[in-house]
Amino acid sequence: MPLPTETGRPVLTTNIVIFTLRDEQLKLLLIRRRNPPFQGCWSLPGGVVGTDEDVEANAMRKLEDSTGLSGIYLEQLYTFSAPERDPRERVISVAYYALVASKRLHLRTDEDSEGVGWYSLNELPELAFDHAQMVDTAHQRLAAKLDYSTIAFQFMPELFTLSDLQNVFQIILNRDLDKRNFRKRMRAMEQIRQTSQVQKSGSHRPARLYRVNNPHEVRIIK
Amino acid sequence: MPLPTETGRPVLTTNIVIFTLRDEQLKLLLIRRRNPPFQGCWSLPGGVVGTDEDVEANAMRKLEDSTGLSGIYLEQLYTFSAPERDPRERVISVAYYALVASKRLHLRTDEDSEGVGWYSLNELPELAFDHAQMVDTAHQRLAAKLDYSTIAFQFMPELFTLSDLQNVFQIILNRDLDKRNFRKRMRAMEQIRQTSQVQKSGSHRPARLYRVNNPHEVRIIK
DNA sequence: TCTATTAGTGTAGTTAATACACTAACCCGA
DNA sequence: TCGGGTTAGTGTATTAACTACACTAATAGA
Repeated sequence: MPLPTETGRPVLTTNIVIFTLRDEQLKLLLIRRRNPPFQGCWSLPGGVVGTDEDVEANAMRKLEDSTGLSGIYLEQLYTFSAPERDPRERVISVAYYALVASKRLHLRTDEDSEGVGWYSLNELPELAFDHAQMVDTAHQRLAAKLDYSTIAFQFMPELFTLSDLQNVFQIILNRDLDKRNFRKRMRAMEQIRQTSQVQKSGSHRPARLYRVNNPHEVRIIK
Repeated sequence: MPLPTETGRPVLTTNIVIFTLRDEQLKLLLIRRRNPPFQGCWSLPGGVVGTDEDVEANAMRKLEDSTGLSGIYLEQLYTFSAPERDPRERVISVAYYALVASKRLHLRTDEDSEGVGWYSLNELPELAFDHAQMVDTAHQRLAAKLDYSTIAFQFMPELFTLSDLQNVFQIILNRDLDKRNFRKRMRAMEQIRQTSQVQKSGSHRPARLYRVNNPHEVRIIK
C-alpha cells in the first residue's frame, strides 16, 4: 500500500453535533456560514483536519472553541462520505456528537448577531451540506444510548431532582414516562445517590436532590 | 471554511474486517504485507481512498476484490485516527466490517502462498498498524448486534438447521447457549421459517431445515 | 436389535417492565 | 388559618421475557 502523493487526497473535516437541554427543549449549536457554498445557511461546527492532526483532537478543539468549555463528553458518530456532499470537491467528514450540561454554558441566548445560535431540534433552520442527516443520526444514537448507558447524566448539573432527570429522558425520547416506574428504575441505579438536600422551587412540596457519583464516566448498563 | 490546498491533507484509507464462519471458528481475511512498514506482517484488506472516490464504495470494492463476491453485508465500524498509527505519516482509516456466509466462498483454504489467508479470531498472528484494535472493535460490535438485530442470518446458507444457527451464536459469543431456550427464541422470529425439508447428516435423527425470509435485510429487533 | 449420536420438545421459577391513584409538603391568597 | 393549587413522592398487581433443567425421537452402523 504505497501512499499517494499529496495530490490525489480528499479533504478531511470534522463536524460536531453539540447538544444541550434548555427551556424544556433539546438544543444544538449552529453556526451561520459566511462563505459559499450555502452562504448564510446554518451549519454544524467543525473544521478541516490538517495533515498532522488527530481527528478526535480536532473535534475536541472545535468543541472547546464553540462552547468555551473543556471536559465535555464527546463521541464519534459516523463518517460521512457521500460523493456530492460538498459541491466544491470531495470532502469526507467525521461526525461527532457532544453533550453539555446547560448550567455550564453561559449562553448568550440565541446570539444570532455573532452568527452562532442554539436551536431546538424541532425548530431547526435549513442546514448546509448533509448536516441535517448528521443531526438525525446523532439524535437517534443519543436516544438509543439513554436505554443502555448512563449517558443522560452528562446533561445533569451537580445537584438535580428526579423530576429534572425524568424531564431529560422525556425530551430526548419525545414521549412521557410513567413517574413511578421511572423513579423505581433510577433509584435502583448505583450511579446516582440521594443527598440530604432538597430544592424549594415554588409553592409546592420541595424535591430531594440527587448527585451523580462519577460525573465523567459513561457506563454501558444492561 | 476554506478548503486547504492539496498539500496539507492527510491520507485517507479504508480497512475491512471480513468475517466468516468455518470449521466451528470465526475467521477473518488477512493479507500479508509486501512492503514496509510492517513488511511480511499480516494486515486487514483495504486501500487508499482517492480524491473522487466514495469511502464506502472503496471499501465495497476492496471487499469484492478480496472475496470475489458481491452483495456482501458491509457496515461502517469506526474511524481510526491515532496520530502515530502509521509510522510514515498521518493516515486516517475508516474501518468497516463485513459478513460472508462461508458456503459462498470457495476458499482455497489458508492459501498463505498467495499472501492471503483466513485466520481464526483466537489464533491471530501479529497484525500491522492498529489492525488488532479494529478486529477487536468489530468483534464486539458483531457480538452486540447478535442480540438486537438479525445480523446472524448473514452467515447462514440458504438452508440451515437450528443447530447450525445455535452454533453461529455460540462461536461469536464464545459461550454455550441453552438449546431449548435458543430454539424457542428463534422459532418466535418472523425472519426465518421452517421448510418441509430435512437434512440427513450421519447416524442420528435428521434435522429440519430453515430458511431466511429476506436474506439481504438486516433488521433491528427489540 | 443394540448403541451411539444429534434433533427435538415443555414447564416452573425468576426477573424486568408495565399500568395505575392517592397522599405529602409547600406557597399563597382569601 | 384554612382551602386551593402545584409538584413531590410512594406500592402493588399484572404481564412479558428470560432462565434453568431432562427426557424422548430418529437415524446409521455395528
